[in-house]
Amino acid sequence: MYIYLRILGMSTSSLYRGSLTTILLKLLEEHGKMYGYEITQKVKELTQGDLVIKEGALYPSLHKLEASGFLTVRAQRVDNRIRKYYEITPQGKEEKTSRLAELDEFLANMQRIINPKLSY
Amino acid sequence: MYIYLRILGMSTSSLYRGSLTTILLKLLEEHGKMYGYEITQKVKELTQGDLVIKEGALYPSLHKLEASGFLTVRAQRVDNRIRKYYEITPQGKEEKTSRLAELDEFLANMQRIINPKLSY
DNA sequence: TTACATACTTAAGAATCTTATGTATATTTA
DNA sequence: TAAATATACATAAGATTCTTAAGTATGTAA
Repeated sequence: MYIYLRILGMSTSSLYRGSLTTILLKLLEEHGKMYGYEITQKVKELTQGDLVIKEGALYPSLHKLEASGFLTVRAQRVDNRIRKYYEITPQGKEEKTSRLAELDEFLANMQRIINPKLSY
Repeated sequence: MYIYLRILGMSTSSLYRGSLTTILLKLLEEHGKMYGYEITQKVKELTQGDLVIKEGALYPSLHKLEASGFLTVRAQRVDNRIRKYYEITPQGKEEKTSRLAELDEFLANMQRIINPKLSY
């Protein structure tokens, strides 16, 4: 019998809703090809364990991005296990750019609401 | 027959998902009592029309915050129309503080992912 | 008098996530 | 060596949070 203690955070926040696609496109543009599990570990590392991407969100997202033409996939056997390496397409890079612009807009708007003193 | 042209933005982004509660609590703490319609106009003004809070999202959210004890409500007739003024409670202020902390964490984490050069 | 603005409500459906379950192999630990 | 954990992917069921849409009602401007 195991009891897990959640000391802090662990993406309890619903603010991450809608940001996964942006994160995936940006990571894949930054790091070249990556596979799903690798992405979860990279995000955990970058956020010091604060943001944990669940498989139930990750894999359907990757499939959708691929179906949209934003990613290509290539299966590869490593250590007798299958990895699916994803790579961003030119279309995906365009999408990434517009997603990042949306993120900037979102941040600016939140600042305007939360911190109206500094009129961004 | 009318055709509406959406020139730019209008919160097409799914990034706002999950941020409404934070926005409501912050605005009500900042401006004292406000009513629903007033909130939509205030947000539109602060974001220069970029973020439009829909009634279908706003009113259920206000009801939920009230049911949670974060807001109190008082109906008032003005110009022969009903307005429901909402006010933040001490509990609501606590919730606001923790929501803003979550927002800060979210922003920091997004920076770590999007802009890993600057290790925040 | 028709449209638009103000003001609130709520149901149906969509999008995006969590939880849970399943499959399979490799490695570490008790 | 058996059990637990880590690696690696998939997907269905349910939850949350939103959009769309329809409804009610009054006031004002075109």
